[in-house]
Amino acid sequence: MDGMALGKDYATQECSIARALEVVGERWTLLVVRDALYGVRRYNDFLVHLGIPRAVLAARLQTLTAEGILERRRYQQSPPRDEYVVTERGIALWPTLRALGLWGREHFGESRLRYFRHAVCGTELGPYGECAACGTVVPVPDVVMEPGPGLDPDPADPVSRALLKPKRLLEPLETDHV
Amino acid sequence: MDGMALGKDYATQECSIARALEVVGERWTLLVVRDALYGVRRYNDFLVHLGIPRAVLAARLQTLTAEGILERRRYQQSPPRDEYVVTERGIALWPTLRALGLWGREHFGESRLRYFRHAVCGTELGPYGECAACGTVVPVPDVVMEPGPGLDPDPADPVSRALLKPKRLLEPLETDHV
DNA sequence: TCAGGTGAGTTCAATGACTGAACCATGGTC
DNA sequence: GACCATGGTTCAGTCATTGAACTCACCTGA
Repeated sequence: MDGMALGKDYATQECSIARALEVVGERWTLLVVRDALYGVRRYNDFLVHLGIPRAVLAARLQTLTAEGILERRRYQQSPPRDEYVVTERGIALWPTLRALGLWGREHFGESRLRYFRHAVCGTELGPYGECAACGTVVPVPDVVMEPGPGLDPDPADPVSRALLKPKRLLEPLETDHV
Repeated sequence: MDGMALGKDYATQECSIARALEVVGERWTLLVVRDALYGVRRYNDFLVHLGIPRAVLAARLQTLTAEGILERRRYQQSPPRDEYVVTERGIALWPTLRALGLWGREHFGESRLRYFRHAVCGTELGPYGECAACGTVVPVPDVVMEPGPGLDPDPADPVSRALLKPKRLLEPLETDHV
């Protein structure tokens, strides 16, 4: 509709945080990015996993693609189908999402929902995504996510079910679409 | 109006990130917290610095106080005046804001707007808020914020002007309210 | 051939949130 | 008593979000 970020700009702010929030600060946006990092790639998977209205999902995927956070690409020709894959710019949001999740857990969470570990050594990630054992910041593809005790062991939607298996971040989700 | 987080809940999500976003995910909320960390405490200072509608500011201060992120307290009796001071729970959002700001700067910023340094040694903070020289994560009260070259050197509102002086985070802002 | 299904959307009316401007209430100050 | 500062509330208009229904292209099995 307009040249800029949706009319959702924080006009007077000279601030990188405000700039960032113009891009990813709208409702649902960061949850879409989170799912993309978890390996969700397809419209329908985002839809059922997030419980987001279709129109909003379409709009968010548009914006995120336009901002270079997701990349749309064809994964089959016969019935033409596209998927949305997270880019470097999207992967760079991992520390933000990690920090936000940690804050949410520490201040509002009852029980552990997920564990994040260093794939190489199995050590649980520290607050900044580092591995205490290896002494390095763990690259996103080397993070393994596994379910914690607080997670519903038998969720309704197939995406949540697929996310019960331990898996690496970014690794595409294996749902049973047919 | 209701018992929970404003009707802005992400109903089906079992996720600390979603939980966090229910609390601080609304428009303006994280910018209010940012300002609070920068030392802004008074209704009018938030108002002029953010350019936020009064009604929205009032609502956000309400919610943030209810969620324990800000604390309202009387700072003078004669004409009774309250200020909103950031709590531990609010201070705990610093890593999130730091990560978000860094992402915004690296992917959308043209020039440096602010520098954050370790007050003790003057070293610029690393990506996770750590001091490379001292080898520690810098506690929020020991972070000094100074203006960078990209910042407008003569802003219109008094709050932005007060934020041009190097100052520690959390340290209350000294504006010239008379 | 045709009925039905799937994936990925668009359209639309209803509801809710945000915006800006105007108004109100205290408690000073001159 | 008139005026100002601070910290709000109210309100009408606009914009965003929702959920349900609809579209469209392409398959698949009978």
